[in-house]
Amino acid sequence: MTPHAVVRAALLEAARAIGALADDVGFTLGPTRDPSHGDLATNLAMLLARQLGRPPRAVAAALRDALQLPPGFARKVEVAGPGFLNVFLEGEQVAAVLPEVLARGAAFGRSDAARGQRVNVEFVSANPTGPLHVGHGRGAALGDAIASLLQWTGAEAVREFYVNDAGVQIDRLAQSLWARIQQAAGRDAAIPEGGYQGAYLQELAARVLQAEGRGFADLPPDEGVRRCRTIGMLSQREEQDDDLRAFGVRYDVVSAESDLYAQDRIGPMLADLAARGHTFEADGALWLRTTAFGDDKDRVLRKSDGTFTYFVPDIAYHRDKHERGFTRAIDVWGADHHGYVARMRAAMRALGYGDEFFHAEIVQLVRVMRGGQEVRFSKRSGEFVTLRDLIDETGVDAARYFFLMRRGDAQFVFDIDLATSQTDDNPVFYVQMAHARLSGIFRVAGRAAETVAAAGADLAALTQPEETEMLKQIRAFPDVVARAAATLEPHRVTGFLEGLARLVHLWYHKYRVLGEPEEQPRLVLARAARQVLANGLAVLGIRAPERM
RNA sequence: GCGCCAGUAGCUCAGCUGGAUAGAGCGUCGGCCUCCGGAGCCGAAGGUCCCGCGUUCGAAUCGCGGCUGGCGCACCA
Repeated sequence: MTPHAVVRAALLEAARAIGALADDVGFTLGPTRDPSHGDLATNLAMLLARQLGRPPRAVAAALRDALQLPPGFARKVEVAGPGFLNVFLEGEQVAAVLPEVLARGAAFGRSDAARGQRVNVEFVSANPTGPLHVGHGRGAALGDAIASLLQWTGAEAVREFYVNDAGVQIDRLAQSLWARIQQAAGRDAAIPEGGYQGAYLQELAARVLQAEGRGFADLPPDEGVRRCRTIGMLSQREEQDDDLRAFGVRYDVVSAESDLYAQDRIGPMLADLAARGHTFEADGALWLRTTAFGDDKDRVLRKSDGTFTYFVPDIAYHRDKHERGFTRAIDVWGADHHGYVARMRAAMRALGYGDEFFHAEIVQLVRVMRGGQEVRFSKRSGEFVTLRDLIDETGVDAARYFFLMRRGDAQFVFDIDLATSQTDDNPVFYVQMAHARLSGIFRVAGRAAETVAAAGADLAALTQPEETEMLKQIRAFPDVVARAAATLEPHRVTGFLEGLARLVHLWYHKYRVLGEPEEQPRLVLARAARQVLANGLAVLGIRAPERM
């Protein structure tokens, strides 16, 4: 039982003793920011003040008097501020987290807060028409980390990529590639309106001619474009997969829009909506009455020319996720798609799904800075900075960390100079260095960290303020992970890691471990802090190096 | 015009299911420095939390109104 659980139970008991009901007031009991406020603080008295009709501080004093904690558990309990109750634990209680960290090792921080959830996390899902850009990288880092966080809290999470391989964008890719092949064969040909201008198609055109022979350019245009469709799409998919692999992302499932047609997922979906009475015909088109479910205007499903809008396969795809048994479908979308959220949510409601099922996580665009200047163009893509360019320049760890250290819905400036800097200004370096530094202690000691045991070490000797703070920070890790998972906000973990790394660096500079009287307990602390740094980085898919 | 998101230190941003004196890094200023691995360490200054009204014992946090910025408002994808 953690100190937190002991105090919580004692508070509930004390509330009953003074004639109050504390079970439903939602009081907080947590670590304090200021050490002078003790180790654990609760706002319970202030919440009970109204119920009891007494001033908060009087309630707090009554609670304190009624509070029964085990002997030797707390140094003191005091009433503070407007009515907080601050608990000062005995040193061995504060240090009690250390044996727990050592015992659980790489699993410390895992919980079952989200057990039972089956979550589909769909991210990147770029059209197979060109290289991935930095915005996709941000979506990839975020989607991957969200899936990981959910798994750390006991949920089942599937990472999924959706390929739009049936729309007009693919036609444009095919026509653009065909035009590049014609150009490569020395003929006049223009990239069609709305086509893809990037240099990558010139390179691909040259490769195609090399592989298929010069005669490929002499094919009848119909057949040439048809073959370019397949060739272009497959090659772009392959490149995207390579980039994502290089970025450390592993997908469990890749779904294709074309399969929705091939496997007849469209008709039954439309029949379902019609049976529920949410579709209607007007102006020669078939509409979905999304306004009945919170959208601004009704949306067309089948255009008057008989073809479907993009909305139709998308609804069918999400219905498919539901039928595959997922309890939640989280989509990571670029900000340019945020106007699409309301109608998709409306469609999910129209299908009778609860609002907990569908969630769109919007990722704002990324700007890239280098040398104080915005980097706008990539040689390869012709228009944007590619994910590959970024990885080549900063490395995977820095790129992932930077994408994750800000909320997804905040605009973000990626500073390449900072990300590649080997100094403490660089948060990735700072956090990884903390891990490497602690590893260095064991290296110098000539023993593996895993051989350091808590048993027999006098953990109550860890009394320095920095040590107490480290213990509190380590204790908080499982809650940080759970909160980050619940809110889908990985940046809470980077913030936590920077806080712990800062304490580690402060402690390391101020105290020695080896050869000191406190060597044993400090080795235990170092091992635990190192473990928690490694676990936090693991959640985010970032390496924890032994040395820098 | 309507909708979504954001507005916190000079800069980049945390903090937002309401809690104590609003935090971090960078930058600035001052001091220190050969230590288990670093261009390192210590300290200081710096804020109308966009504005106003409201709810509350208590508001950066919740509600309403306004201002500013980004994005979106197709029988496009």
